[in-house]
Amino acid sequence: MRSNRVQNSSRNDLPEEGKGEKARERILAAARQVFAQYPFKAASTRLIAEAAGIERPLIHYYFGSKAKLFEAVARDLFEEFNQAHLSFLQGVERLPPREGLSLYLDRLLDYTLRHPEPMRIILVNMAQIGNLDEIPGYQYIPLHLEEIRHILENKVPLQGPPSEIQMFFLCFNNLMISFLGAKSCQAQVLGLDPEGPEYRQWIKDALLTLFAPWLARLIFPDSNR
Amino acid sequence: MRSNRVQNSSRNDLPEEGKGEKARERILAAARQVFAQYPFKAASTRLIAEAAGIERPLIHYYFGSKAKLFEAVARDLFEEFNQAHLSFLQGVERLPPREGLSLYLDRLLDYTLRHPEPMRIILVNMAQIGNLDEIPGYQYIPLHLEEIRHILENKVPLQGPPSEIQMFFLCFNNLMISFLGAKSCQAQVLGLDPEGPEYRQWIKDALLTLFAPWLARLIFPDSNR
DNA sequence: GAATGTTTTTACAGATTGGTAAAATTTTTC
DNA sequence: GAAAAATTTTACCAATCTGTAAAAACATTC
Repeated sequence: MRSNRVQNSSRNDLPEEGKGEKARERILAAARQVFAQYPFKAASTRLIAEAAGIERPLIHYYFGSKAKLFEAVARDLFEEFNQAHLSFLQGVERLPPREGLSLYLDRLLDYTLRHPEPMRIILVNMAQIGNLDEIPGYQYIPLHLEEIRHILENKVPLQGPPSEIQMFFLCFNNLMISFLGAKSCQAQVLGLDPEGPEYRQWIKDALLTLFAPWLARLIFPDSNR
Repeated sequence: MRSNRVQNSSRNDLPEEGKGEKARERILAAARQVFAQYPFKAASTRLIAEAAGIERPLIHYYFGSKAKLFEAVARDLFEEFNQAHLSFLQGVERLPPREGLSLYLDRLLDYTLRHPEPMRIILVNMAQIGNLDEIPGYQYIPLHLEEIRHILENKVPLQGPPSEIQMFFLCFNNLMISFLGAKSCQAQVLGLDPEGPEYRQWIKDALLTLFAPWLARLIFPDSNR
């Protein structure tokens, strides 16, 4: 009975949320915050339960285990990010490379500064991939990175070799993950306020400085010679 | 009596290591590996003791607490890296920018592939800086990043504005941390073996592609116009 | 309204954790 | 070689962890 509960993740035939569904959503939302703050092992079910305002065994009642909760969180979170990511790219391909990248960055930074969880969850957990005690939910991280790249390739007319496009993407995204996932550390090195507009501007400047020339080469491979 | 033990970290007046000093070194070496594999909280004293081949309370006898052990590990580790880093730069400033960067990268990758702990310890712990339960040893991470930048600035004649040099450095180092600290994840996205020579070459290519043009602009600010 | 299903709460359990204290053992000092 | 110091081992502890089971409470169905 309980296993059906856990697997039943489509809600499109329910007219209104029951109590169970409300509790479930509250746990998911709380877990999202806690998993974004701490690596999986340090993100205790007690912390999640407190943040959700529920009794701890409800986590197991609704999700089966902490690892399955992480999976559910990661699946939802990255799916939302993918959808949002599509919208970041609207109209970008019609602009010159630098302007296009600038617009994309504005949108991406708007989203990720309001929703820091994807970047943080990636950063705090990515190094545990490949460990013996790896949990299944971690695999959403590389899958997500690949998905984002496909979205980008489909929307922006890049002309370089696929391996170079992948390199571009991976470098770009890893810097986003580092700068947004470890804001306190980076901002401390820079002497900035991690939540301030200067730090956001710094990220944008850094990424434009680094990636705009490369993007131009990928869009117009012969015109910069 | 025990607090004197913990604080007594200079050994330059002892003719030969006693048993205690040997045990201490074994704990430090084991802790280095465990702290490089797991975030601080997940790096249990039991794991460290097992890796060191000692009984667990010896950690407290020699170091006082897990957090203090982390501090001792981080201090040693980053100091060693700083010294090694000096040698990576020998002769680099006499080469053209791309060649100099290539040589530096070869040396840096040689070192960090044999000693992955600095990058890993940074990556698995950097996002916890600024958290309420932050431990003092974490502060070695931003301090180390600043120290490395100073070493670089002293050895390589960069002409750009200090803020741009810092940006260059921070972008460069964060990518190294990501690519070396989370090898399994990155290599999975790339479809490579994380310990294979192709992945190492990929890192080098990525960093050269991204940073060689920028480095040239920082060394010869007017000659590329 | 009773029976059934769902949700929540309470209690429990084994395992693990960081740390402490005391006993045992080893080493050093005189 | 006895005493003192250093080191190691053993035993213990409170706290925390994830997870389970049962009881209680609530909601739904007929």
